[in-house]
Amino acid sequence: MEKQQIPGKTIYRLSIYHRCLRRLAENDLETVSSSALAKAAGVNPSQLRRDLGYLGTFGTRGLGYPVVELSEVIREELGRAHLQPVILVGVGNLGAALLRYRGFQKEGFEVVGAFDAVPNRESYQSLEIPVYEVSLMGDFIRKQGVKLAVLTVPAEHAQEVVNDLVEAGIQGILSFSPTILQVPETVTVNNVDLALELEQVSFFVKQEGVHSDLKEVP
Amino acid sequence: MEKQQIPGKTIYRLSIYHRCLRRLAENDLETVSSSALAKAAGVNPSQLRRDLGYLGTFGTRGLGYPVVELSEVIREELGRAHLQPVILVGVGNLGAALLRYRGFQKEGFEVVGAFDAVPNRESYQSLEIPVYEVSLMGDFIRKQGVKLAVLTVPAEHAQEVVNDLVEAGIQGILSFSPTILQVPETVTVNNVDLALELEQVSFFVKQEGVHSDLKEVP
DNA sequence: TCGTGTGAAGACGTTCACAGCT
DNA sequence: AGCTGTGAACGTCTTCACACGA
Repeated sequence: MEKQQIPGKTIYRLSIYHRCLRRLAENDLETVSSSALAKAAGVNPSQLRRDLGYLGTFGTRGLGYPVVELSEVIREELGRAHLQPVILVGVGNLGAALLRYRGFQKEGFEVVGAFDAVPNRESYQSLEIPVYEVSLMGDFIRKQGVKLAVLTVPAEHAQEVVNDLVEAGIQGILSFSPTILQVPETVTVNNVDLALELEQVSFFVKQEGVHSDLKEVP
Repeated sequence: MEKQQIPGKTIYRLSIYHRCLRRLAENDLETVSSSALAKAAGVNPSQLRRDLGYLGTFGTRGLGYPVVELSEVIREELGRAHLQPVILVGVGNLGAALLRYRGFQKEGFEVVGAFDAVPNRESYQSLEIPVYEVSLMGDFIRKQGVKLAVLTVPAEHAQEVVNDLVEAGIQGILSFSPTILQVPETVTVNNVDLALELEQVSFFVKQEGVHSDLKEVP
C-alpha cells in the first residue's frame, strides 16, 4: 500500500490537466467528466482516469470530478505550492528570450537571477532581471537556496557549468544544450534539444510522400 | 512486409547517434563499437544495437560499425539528405531567438522565411531573415513548397494559424504553444512546452534524491 | 443512466544473454 | 577474443471493458 510511484509521463500530463482545470475554473465550471477533460488535454479518457488514480479517488460516479478540488490536489502533488525559485545560466539568444518569456512565471516559477560569462551586454538593457557574472553563481545559489536551474550555454561549456551548479547545490536542471550531461544520481536533468525536436517532425513528414495507410486490410 | 516501422523514440535517438558519429568522423575514427557509441549518446549498448537494427545490418562482428557509412545511412533515413526548408511563424521573444539560433541550420534545416502579425518591429532589424506579414504566408508556402513550420505564436492564436498552415500544405509543425492543436491525420505536430519541461524537473527535485530521467518524445 | 475506478489485456519499449561471425 | 544481431524475458505505459456508486 502506501504512496506508489507516479510515472514521469503521468507527471507531464498532470501539468497539462492542471492547466486545463484552471481554464475551467475561470469559467466557473464546478465539475468535469473524464471524457471532457481528456478531450481538452488531448488524451484518452481511460488514461486520464488512470493518471488521476495515482493521486487518490475523489471523482463522483455519474457526475465527474470537482474542478477546484482536483486542481488543488494536482498543484499540491506537483510541488508548485511553494513558488519555486529558478536561476538561468547563459544569457545568449535563447537565454534572453526565456528571460523575457512569461511562461515560467505563469506556471508558478520565479526566475530570481541570471548569469553569463559576459555580464554587461547591451542586449541585457531591456531585461527585467539582472545578469550577474558567472563566478558569482555558486554563492548566489547557496545563499538563496535555489534548487532549479535553466541552462542555455553553448554545448562546449555545458558540462563545466553543470559541475559548478551541482557543487553549489542545484538539484534539477533544464538544459537546452545538445550534450549528454554527467551528473550525480541525486540531480535530475531534463534535456530539451530544439534541433532534434524539429528533426523528429521532419522524419514523419518525409514519410508522407509514400502512401502508408491501410497496410493490413485487404 | 519488409520495411518495418521505426518507433518514434528510435528516431529521436538516431538523431543523437548521428551527431555523435559526426564528431567521431571529424576525429578520423574509422569504426566504433556499440558500447563506445552508446556511452557517448548516453544510452544502453543493447538499445543502440536494437535501434541500428531497424536500418539494416552493417556492423562487423568483433569490430564494430564503420563510422562514415553508418552516419550516411542514418542521415539518409532521417530524410535530411535534402536540406529541408522551414518557415517560422510568430516572431516574438522566442521566435526571434530561434531565428538567431544556429542550431537548426547546423542540423541541416534552412529557415527560408518568417511571419508575424506585426511585420516591422524594431527588434527585427538585427535578424538575417526577412519578416513578412502573416497574410502572405499561404502563398509563400505554396510557391516555395515548404513542408515544415515552427510555431511560436501566443497560445490564443495558435489554432487559427495552424489552420492556415495546413491549408497551405504544411505537413509538419513544431509548436511551442501550450495548447492542443487540432490537425488532420496527415499532419505531424510536435509540441514543446517549455514551462511543462521545467515543471517536470521541479517535481523530481521536490522528491528529494530520485534519479534522473532522459527526455522522451510525446 | 452516467461516469468513475480498476482488474486484465494489450501494445510498446528496454534489457538480457548468447549464438555466431570475424 | 571481441562485438554484432536477435530471440526471449522483462518492465512500463495505454486501452479495454465492466462492476459499482450516485
